Amino acid sequence: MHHMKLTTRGKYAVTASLDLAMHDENTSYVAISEIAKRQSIPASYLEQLFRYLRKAGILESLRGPGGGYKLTRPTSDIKIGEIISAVENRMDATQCGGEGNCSAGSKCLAHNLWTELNSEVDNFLMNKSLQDVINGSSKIKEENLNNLLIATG
Amino acid sequence: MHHMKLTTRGKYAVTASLDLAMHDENTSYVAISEIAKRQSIPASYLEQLFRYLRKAGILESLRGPGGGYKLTRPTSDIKIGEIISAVENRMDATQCGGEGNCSAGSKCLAHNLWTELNSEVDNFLMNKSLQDVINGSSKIKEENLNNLLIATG
DNA sequence: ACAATCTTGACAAATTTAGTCGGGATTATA
DNA sequence: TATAATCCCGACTAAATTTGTCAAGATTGT
Repeated sequence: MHHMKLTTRGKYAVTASLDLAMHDENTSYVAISEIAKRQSIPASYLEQLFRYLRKAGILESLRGPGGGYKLTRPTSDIKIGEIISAVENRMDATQCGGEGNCSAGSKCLAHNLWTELNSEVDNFLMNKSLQDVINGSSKIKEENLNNLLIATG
Repeated sequence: MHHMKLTTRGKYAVTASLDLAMHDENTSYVAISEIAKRQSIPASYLEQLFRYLRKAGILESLRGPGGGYKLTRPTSDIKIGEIISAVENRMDATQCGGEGNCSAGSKCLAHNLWTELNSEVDNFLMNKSLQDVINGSSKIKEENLNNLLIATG
């Protein structure tokens, strides 16, 4: 559904969401201008990105003085993958979008490889929440992965 | 060292290398024009890409009639990651190139996340050889990964 | 000699990304 | 009600990157 391209769009979106998550008093809204300043992100660009996050149901907003944005769900419920796919156009390692018509109508030699890579990245990003990142993220998982990959590679 | 961006450059390079690997009679050179035709890749573009693969020590060439390219090493020795990093400029999920100065001189909130993602992708691509892909690639590894990620995520 | 092939560097078109801008809508507060 | 703070939206531009093309040269087998 989404994979394999990460530009400043996705990176800004995740960083800004983490900022929100950390300043979460769960009731208050945070203004774009504050986040932009704290995270060194151009405010007008971030504004654009937050539109997508709102449409995707990740953020909600309030206008007027004291307004701003907050997360719609608990920080452990919001996955990094959601955020990225909300703002990155098409993150897919295959050229065919998984259709399998990547080489003159049929599958290119590497088709299955890209599909595998897709689910690799997808699993990673969809199993990691904002809270996980704030907590310093799962060291156990990382170690296990390394061992597994080295052992079987 | 390299991560997180995959364009047609990398995809063409891998597909073409797989083509070479499959037509490998280990002695004969294969002309770019043949590969380009078989894999539906613009020949002049592929020419350009093969320069990088040659510089990286993945391919060797012979000019003149009967000339072309062949792999320098056994297909099980050449990793997909090598090929991609030879032709993709900078494949890195961090913006700072790992320097840790991604947000006004210090680490952005997501820095460690991108570093982790980097090594995820890196492990995947560096542990998979041309031969692995030709063989249909490691199903056991994939299953294990999924289980692991679901269990700990 | 000749044709097939790689080699090189420069160039150009298309696409994508990054970022700006102005005007509008909504809301709290005085 | 006026005002200022804030989100909201669409269009636009500039920069960067990617995707190619091309022409002229260098090697090599026949």
